[in-house]
Amino acid sequence: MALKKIVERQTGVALWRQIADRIRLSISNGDYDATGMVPPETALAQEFGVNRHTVRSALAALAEEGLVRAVQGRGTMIERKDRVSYPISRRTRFSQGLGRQVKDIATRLLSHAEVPASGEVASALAVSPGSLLIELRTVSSGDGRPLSTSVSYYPADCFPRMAEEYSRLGSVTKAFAAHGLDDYVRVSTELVARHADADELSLLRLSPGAIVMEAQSVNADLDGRPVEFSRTRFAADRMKLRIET
Amino acid sequence: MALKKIVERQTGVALWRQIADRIRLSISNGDYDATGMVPPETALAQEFGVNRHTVRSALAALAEEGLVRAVQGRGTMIERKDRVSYPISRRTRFSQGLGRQVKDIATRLLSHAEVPASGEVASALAVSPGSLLIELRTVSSGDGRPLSTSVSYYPADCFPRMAEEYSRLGSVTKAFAAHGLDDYVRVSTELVARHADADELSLLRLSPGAIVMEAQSVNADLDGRPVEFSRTRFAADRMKLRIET
DNA sequence: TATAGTTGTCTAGATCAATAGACATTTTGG
DNA sequence: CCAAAATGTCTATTGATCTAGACAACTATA
Repeated sequence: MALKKIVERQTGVALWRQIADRIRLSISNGDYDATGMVPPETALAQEFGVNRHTVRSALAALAEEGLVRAVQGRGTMIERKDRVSYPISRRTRFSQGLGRQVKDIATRLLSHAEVPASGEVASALAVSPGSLLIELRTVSSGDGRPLSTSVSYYPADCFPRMAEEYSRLGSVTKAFAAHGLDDYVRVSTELVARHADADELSLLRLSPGAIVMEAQSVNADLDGRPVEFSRTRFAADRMKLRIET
Repeated sequence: MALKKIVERQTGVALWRQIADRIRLSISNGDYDATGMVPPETALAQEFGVNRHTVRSALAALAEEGLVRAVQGRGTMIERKDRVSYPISRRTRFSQGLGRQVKDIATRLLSHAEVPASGEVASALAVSPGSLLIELRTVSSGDGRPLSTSVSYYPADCFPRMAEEYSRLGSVTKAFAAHGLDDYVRVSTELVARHADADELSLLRLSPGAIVMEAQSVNADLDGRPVEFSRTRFAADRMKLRIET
């Protein structure tokens, strides 16, 4: 007899959403790999101790995400189960890290601006508050699925053409090189997980209640002078982070 | 005029819970540090575009968590705003990492057992599948608040008294030392964020919909031989991870 | 070609979430 | 002491969520 998986009521999270989250997790854990299908609705309803209609709402949400596809008479098939692994190391480079896991990596520049350094960013970059920074906002996708969105800051005096070079070359590493900086290393990373806000939901095409992992990181040149501060938010159910110490 | 912060309806996540999550985030971001109080209920209701009763439900949930305390006539005071920072490096040691951030660190041993190595754990520890491992389950708290729960595996032939030594000494590092292993280093860490399951909700005293960060890590002795595989789940809204590369 | 097993659709009722308004109670400050 | 501002409590109503049951439509297979 299968353990009845408890879902909790009256918690502000609808049962169908709790169940959708659990099924999504089971899929990415490979629990259903033997058949490539989600168990029948009646079985899931019994397993979670809810009505079949409630399970159907959960599956409808997962179908909306493109994670499963229901076929009348046959069952509900799993369409996708991958979680892209992203390495964080002293030499973190976005595109290289994803490498062979996704065929098509696309990064879109959402906006760029010159802004004065606020307290937190200024201290991270070791510049005086108020000094000018280039701000870049981007979204990166793998095979058409948004994976992360990022806000990055660069000292405007050292890297005046950052926005232009980035949009021309499509890579931070190359844009740095165009300014004469050939190498840089990660000096700090702080990681937090939280619910996505409205902005992130739309940029990453997530459904409400979804989770983002937010990494605040500082990169520096080989003399230890900070050259980039960035805040990257990863769609948590599409990525895992591999930390290389 | 303050931007109206959008909360989304009919998404399976109750408005009061979305609002509670947003307020919790604002608290830990320090948005209310000037007063040490949450804005008045009527102001929040307007800000989020909902009824005051809905905001009250959100604040009641936060009060239940012990994060705020409402006082009639005065307002709703912030009781706690910390997010403990936990370092992940080549030499990660649990208690040392938390250091001065929490006065009282307590780790409780939930269970211990001898189990055969399953596929994933066996390959991480480089032992043959089915060989015996010591399994320890623990919960760690800081100042009475659960911060993380962990399942760890140790090769039984190398560390036969792991459970006894751990419960006697209260530290993995010391239990290793009692077996003659003086030093060890982190060789890999994989990080994922997801919704907490029923077990984690109760162990970490979280409310449903809460987030855990799960770190799967392997530690090895100085010859590179794996000595520990562990799966630690952190309460995401109480911790941030600082990655030292 | 039946039949069992599955998803799709509909109706009706019960429970939870959110709105709306009114007023009580407590604290703070003029 | 009074008024303003804040939280606490109550009632009523509406819409979303969940349950229950029945049956249709489709697929695979014996």
